[in-house]
Amino acid sequence: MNEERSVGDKTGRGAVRTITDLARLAGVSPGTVSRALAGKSLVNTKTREKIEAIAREHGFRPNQMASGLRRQKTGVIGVVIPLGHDTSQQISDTFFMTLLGFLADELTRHGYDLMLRRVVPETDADWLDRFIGSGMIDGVIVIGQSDQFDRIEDVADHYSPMVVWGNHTEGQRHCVVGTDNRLGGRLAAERLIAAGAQRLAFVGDTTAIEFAARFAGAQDVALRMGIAPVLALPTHLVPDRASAEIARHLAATAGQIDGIFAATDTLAALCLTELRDRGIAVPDTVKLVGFDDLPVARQTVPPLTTVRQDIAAGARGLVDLLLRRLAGEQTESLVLPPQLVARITA
Amino acid sequence: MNEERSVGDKTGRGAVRTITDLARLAGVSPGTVSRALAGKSLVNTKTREKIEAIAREHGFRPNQMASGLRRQKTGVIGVVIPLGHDTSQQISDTFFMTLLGFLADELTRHGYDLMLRRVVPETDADWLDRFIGSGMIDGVIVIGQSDQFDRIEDVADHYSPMVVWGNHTEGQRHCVVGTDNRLGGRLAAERLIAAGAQRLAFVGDTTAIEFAARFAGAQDVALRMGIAPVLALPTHLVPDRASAEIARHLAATAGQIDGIFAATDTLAALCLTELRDRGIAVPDTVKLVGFDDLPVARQTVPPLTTVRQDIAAGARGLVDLLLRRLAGEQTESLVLPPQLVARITA
DNA sequence: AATCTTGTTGCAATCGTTTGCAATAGAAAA
DNA sequence: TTTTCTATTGCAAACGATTGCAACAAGATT
Repeated sequence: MNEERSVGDKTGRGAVRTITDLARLAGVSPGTVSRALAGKSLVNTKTREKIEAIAREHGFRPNQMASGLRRQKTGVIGVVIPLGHDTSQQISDTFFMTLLGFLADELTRHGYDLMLRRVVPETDADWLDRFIGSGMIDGVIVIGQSDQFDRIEDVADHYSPMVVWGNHTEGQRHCVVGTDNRLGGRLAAERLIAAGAQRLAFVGDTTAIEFAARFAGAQDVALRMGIAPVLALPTHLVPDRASAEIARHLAATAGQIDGIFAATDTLAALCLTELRDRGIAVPDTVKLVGFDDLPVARQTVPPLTTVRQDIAAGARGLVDLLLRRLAGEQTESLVLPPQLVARITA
Repeated sequence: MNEERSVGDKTGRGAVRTITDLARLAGVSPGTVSRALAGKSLVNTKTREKIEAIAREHGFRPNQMASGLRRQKTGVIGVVIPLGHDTSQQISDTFFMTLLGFLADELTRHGYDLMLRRVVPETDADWLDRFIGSGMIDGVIVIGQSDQFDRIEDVADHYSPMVVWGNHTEGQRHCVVGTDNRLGGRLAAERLIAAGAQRLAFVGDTTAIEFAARFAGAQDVALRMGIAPVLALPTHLVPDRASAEIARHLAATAGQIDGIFAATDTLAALCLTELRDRGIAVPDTVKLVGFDDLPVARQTVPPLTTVRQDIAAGARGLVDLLLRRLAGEQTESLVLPPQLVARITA
């Protein structure tokens, strides 16, 4: 056969790479070694201890690929971030990245590994099925529906162990965890109005479903309070483009708005900068509310009033639901309540 | 055998899950299907097309675990973030997270998947060997040496496909990619002094090797310029603790320092807040320089003068070197030049 | 017509671990 | 002493894809 073993010989000395090597050393059969290391009770205590000792001594660890193949489960959860709208750009979105960090910890805590994939659905229509069909993952967490709602719905019909971070829509078929964006939007608008604003604008991209819900929430309030409808100011998430777009929006609406609801704290921070550059006082002349309560919200000048999403709770919810689905349960979606964090900008 | 197949039947209809199923449908042997799908040239074009058509029709994808086991390579690169110092806390460090995002894109571009693991070396001495020995990954990228320099060195001796983000030390044996931290420290100190500061302080945790190098660079300059040595103000990275610690430092050193070099932009932003709270004018009374050039650096008031690390270049370097090591090459470390970004705080 | 290519395909072993079933030994019960 | 357990262990067949080698057919060469 003569295949090269090259590159990175994992074991320096003795070469105890397989369970069979170890079995030979211990004078037992591979099956017994497997059972001993798995901690099954049907191995004699003394035998087990001997095997464990040898394993420890040689730093042996069973091959996860082989184990995964045989057991038909890998111990790996896929986490996929679809880069839908705002394609081509590296969206190192702080919110998603923080969520990812918590997810990693939470999955580790439950003994799972995390396989990360960023995909561009536009150039790769097959992104979700390919990940699922790879055989490498036991389940998948999708971070952000982006503009892929329909595709996710399709997959949910025939693949159960999937949980999605995003917006909950009445009657949807996939299991989702997320903040009540519409309520969040209401909280933001109510705060702006309570602070004295009457002519509101929304800064963000309403083709993203989460943002659309936030916008809708704000619109609810405007309608209920009988003030002018909230003005939508389409803005990309990528900082470079966003700055310019916000500047343009502010120029175009000069004097016509006195309250801004930004879809994200990142956008809110940019708004703050642009407002300052134009000499517009915040919160005196224009009130401003963000969303997420990222660390940056506390560091702006003045500090940002914002709608808080509990990221840690979100990560826990995602993992918890996924594990229950892996156990065969059918689970409902989980909608988390947002919370207004009152600081200075509104 | 009677094992349950339960949970998430990946295929709705026809059940073409294995290469053998597909072979039966196509009327050929499994081997031929394998060759056809692998794009090897030794399959008749017509046969290949037929097989590809059936595969497409049934949404078949070969099982990566089986393939990985047989070929002894997985197509997965492990990325591990050791949480060494500042343990117990979720360090969702923006810099590392951004680097991670770029890494994901860069690895994807080369056809690799990314398996993410955060580990706490203190409670898990075996973290690196276990990851490597799992058989799930072809190579590993370690993000940050933390306080694990020695362990990484040990592993490097017998495991080649590993590249580390971090600080380069003379004569080290593991392949590292990173910014020239010492030079960065020099740039920062020079800038502070050029702006008129004479009594410098360093805010950060010098037990982390990267930060120690930044501090040392600043110290170099202080020595060379004949001013007082740079005062080390030990500060954790976690925002909650950091704020309090910085406040304490500022109180303790009131009037004794006129230039602060913060180990990170995040810390610098916190310094800015604390300085403002104490009514200390920046840059008039105290100059301030950060490190990293994260997005936040442009959004503080006043905007932060900082030392830029080219994160995208870092990610490219890490992946490039790792791939060359996977190909059997021995590679040198890569040290990237930092760049001073002059804004307002110094 | 016989031999030699060349191009395709099938066969079967292999990657390393798990696990149902059968075999064995020793202990307990008769 | 014989029989019946019970607790351990070994055997060998999976898991699904890859690949060296051999077999084969059809065309090319002699």
